[in-house]
Order: sequence, then structure tokens, then C-alpha cells
Amino acid sequence: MKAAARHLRIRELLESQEFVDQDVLCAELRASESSVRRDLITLESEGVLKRVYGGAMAMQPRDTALDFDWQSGRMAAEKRRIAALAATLVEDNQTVLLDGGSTVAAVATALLGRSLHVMTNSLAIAEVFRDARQIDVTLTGGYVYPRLRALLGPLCEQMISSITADVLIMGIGGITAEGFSNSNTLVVGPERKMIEAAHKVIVVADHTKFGRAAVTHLASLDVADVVVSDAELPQEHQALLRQHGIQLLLA
Amino acid sequence: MKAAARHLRIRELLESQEFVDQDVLCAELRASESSVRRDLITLESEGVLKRVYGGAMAMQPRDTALDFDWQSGRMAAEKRRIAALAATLVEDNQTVLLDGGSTVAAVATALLGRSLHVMTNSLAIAEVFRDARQIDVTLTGGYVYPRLRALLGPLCEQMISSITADVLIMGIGGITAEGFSNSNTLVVGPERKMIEAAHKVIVVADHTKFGRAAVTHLASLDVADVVVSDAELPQEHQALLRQHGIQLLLA
DNA sequence: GCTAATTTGATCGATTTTGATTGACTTTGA
DNA sequence: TCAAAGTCAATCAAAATCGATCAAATTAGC
Repeated sequence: MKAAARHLRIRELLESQEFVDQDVLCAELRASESSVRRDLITLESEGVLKRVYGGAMAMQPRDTALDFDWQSGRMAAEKRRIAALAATLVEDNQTVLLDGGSTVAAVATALLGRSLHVMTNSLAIAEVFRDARQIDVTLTGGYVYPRLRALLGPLCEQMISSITADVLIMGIGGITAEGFSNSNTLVVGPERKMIEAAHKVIVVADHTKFGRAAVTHLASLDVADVVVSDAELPQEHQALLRQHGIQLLLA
Repeated sequence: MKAAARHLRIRELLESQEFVDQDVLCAELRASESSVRRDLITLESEGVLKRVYGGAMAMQPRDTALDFDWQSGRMAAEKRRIAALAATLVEDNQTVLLDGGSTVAAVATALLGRSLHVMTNSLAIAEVFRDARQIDVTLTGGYVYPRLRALLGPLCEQMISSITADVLIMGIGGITAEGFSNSNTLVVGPERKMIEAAHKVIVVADHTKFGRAAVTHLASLDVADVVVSDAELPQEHQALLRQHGIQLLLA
């Protein structure tokens, strides 16, 4: 197995386990102890994991980006402004698909008090609407992924395939000319289904997400109808989106 | 097992139990007394636990699991006994369907620490397993019914129909000769599907549920394989169940 | 096809962790 | 109170892991 493939697989393993054993990695990756060790050194320098005696630990025990901390992050103010703007694009009584991104969680709070039908695969977002009596919430089923507090897997995708929504609001890990990408391999499956299920696709992403590709390619730029970002977004990226006929809104 | 993995497992165990025994840890972690002792010293210095003679205590009293209402109810002690007994009927690595009843939630806590695949339509129960790394949780999708914190409706039923489980543990509102009944009309739909999906049906109900019919008829007595109740259950009701070939266990 | 650069797997001494042992200490129960 | 059983801390040899090095294998560039 090639180095890049190994790195990907290690990241993937660390998404479902907090600790991976050296021996297990050697077997799983069909690579020598030395190679695995080098991989771990590389990934540690990238901040993906922390090396410990006999293996490696996942860097964040729970994915902070997608957990409840989203309110206190560094980009909190930007996110709130983006979220508020994105929320205005939703009309009352629409059916809204929300994915599990942290910016999307901010959109969810901005939607509180509206009259809507919300569908999501994120337990954290369902939690946001817990006391919102005006909002009907439907959860997709699926495997509960503890670190992301999201529902994933074939059952989830199958469920999303069987429904239709007026609008999808989706967070994203990276945006380049090649398209949208996400940092977590597992979430792209449901997200692709969500894109298919929604009449209108709104992507929310602060300017730091532009020009960089996250691990997993999600979809080409064409799938988005609207992108909501902040005013610091460089002109070149603005132009890129407009070339693809995407409506761009800056908070 | 490597040190890092052991530390994780110890933390995990302390989330579901206030106290862990030295011997139990040695067996669970497949490590020597010395190693376990060293682990405990490390974790104590990290403030995770407090070492006591013969084992270790959890540092902060686990809150999440305890402040759910079902533990403070009037029948709390009975429920815990019934739950503990019902939990013994589940074998490791089985797929277990859990409905959303309060007694079932008690069973869920009794299952913590086991190695299982759990499927449920209750958000409260999914919450119980939030930090149980040995337990895979799958949520059925569906409409989020805020008052019950459960997933219901056609999407939910459709999802349950598409799966199979080794055993179903179901709470019940009323038991009479006519069969099982439940107090909430909405939950019986998913429950009927669960009965179909499971190879073995275990009903948990304290003795107060016998001899009274709740609002909605759910199913005949024949669907149950085992009923777990408490010792105060009158003979006549015990006889009724046995007539239907149901195994009766009294906690 | 050939060469240079990179990646891989094996080896070895240094370091860390582990499990067994010993004697001192604590708890238990009569 | 005392003795027996259980637990603890300290020590040490054995085992496992690590980091560094180097030759072989693979890949990339020309």
C-alpha cells in the first residue's frame, strides 16, 4: 500500500477509534513497522494524531469542529454572521436539510423561532431544536458516530435517498476549482445523497475554507446554487464561483 | 493491551461505574497487577480518577446518566432490579433492539460496558451509550417527537422493517389477557415493527402494569418470548403468562 | 532504457514498558 | 487484640518499542 493510501487509512481508523495499535496498523496497512512509524511521525507533524508508546492516539477525542463547541471557536463571529445571512434564504414552512457541520449548527440556531420542517443527520443539530415547538425535526437514521454525534452509514444514506427537501444547507471543509471537499471521509456519503435530495443547495463556508482541498472530494462546484461566506473572501475565489453560475453572498 | 489503550478503557469503565476493582481491571485489560497499578497512578496524576484501596473511584460523579427522570421515579429500585435481570438475557455481540420506555432506559444503563450492537428509536437511550465505546449504536430515523425524545412515523417504521435483530427489549404500558398495550398511540407503530424485526422479544414491566389495559392495543401476548417483572407480581398474572408459553422471570 | 531520487523494509543499540518478586503496609474478621 | 488475607510500593530482569542507519526496491524524470 502506498504512503498516501496508508495515511488516509490511518486517519480513517482514528475516526472510529481513539487509539490504534502499531501491530494492528502494520497488519491493516500491510506495511513494515518502519513505514508505519514514519507515517505516524508525518501525521503527527500534521497535527492529525499524537504518537504514544505502541501506537497513536486521535488528536481530538471528540471532533471539536462538530461538537457543541462551535459557538466558542475562533471564527465564531464570522460564523454567526454567515449563519444569519444563510438563514434568510430559507422561507417559512419549507423543508430544510441540514448537514452536521459546525457552521451549519450556527445556521440552526439562527433558524430558531421560524416555522419549518428540518431534516438532519446530526444529533447536535436536533438538540438545537429540542424546544422549538414551531419546528418539526426529522432525524435520518443510521449508525451513531460518537465523535461527530452524527448519523452515518448505509441506513442513513438510504433514508436520505427516500426523501425530498426544498433546500440543503451544507458546511464544507475545502473549496477549490476541483470542487467541494470535506475533512471527514465518512460524512461525504450522506452529504452526496443530501445534494441529490434537495432542490436548492446552499453551501456555508468562511473564507479560510477557500483555496484548500480537504481530504475527501465531495462534489464539483456545479452542485451548489448559493454559497454564503464572509467579506474577507479574495476576489479570485469570488470570480471562480461566479464562473460556475453560483450565487455568492458575503456576510 | 498497550498502555494507551488500557488508559482509554479504564476511563470508559469509570464512566459507567463509580468504582472499578483492581482484579476486574487486570482481567478486563489482560495486564498484570503491576501494570494496572501504574496505569492508575498515571490516571490519578491526570486527575481522571482517585486511587482507593483495591481499585479506583471515578473523579467526577457521572452526571449525564443519572439526571434522567427514570432513575428518580417511584419504582426506581424495582426498575433497576428488573433491568439488571433483563440485561443478563442479552449475550455479548448480539444486536439488541431497544424501544423508548423508561424501564428500557434502565436496561440500557445495565448494558453499559458490554460489547453489543444496539438499535433504538429513543434519543435518550442513544444518549446513555454516548461514551460506551464497546457499543455500536444505530438510531432509526424518523420524526423527532420532542416530549418522548423518540423517533416515530413512517420513516422510522420503514427503517425498522429493513433490519433484523437478535433480541428486542420492550417496555409496556399494560398487560391483560387480551395482550400488551401502550399509553401512547404513536409509539405502537414502531413497536409492532420491532416485534417483527426481532428473533426474540423480551418485555420488561413492573407488576403495576399487569391487569390493566393502556389506551392502545399493541399485540397479543403470544409475541413475547420472555417477560421480566418483579417478585410482587400476583400468581394469577404469572399463570396467565405461562399459559401462553412465555418464560417469566421475576427480579 | 537509464539514472537520480524517493520510499521501503531490515537491523541494531538505546530506551521504555512489562510482569514477577519481595517485604512492608492495610484491611478484615474472629 | 491479633492473625490471616489482601494490597501496596519498590526493584529488577525480560520483553517490547523506539530511533537511527543502510541497502534494496520502487518511482520519477529525462
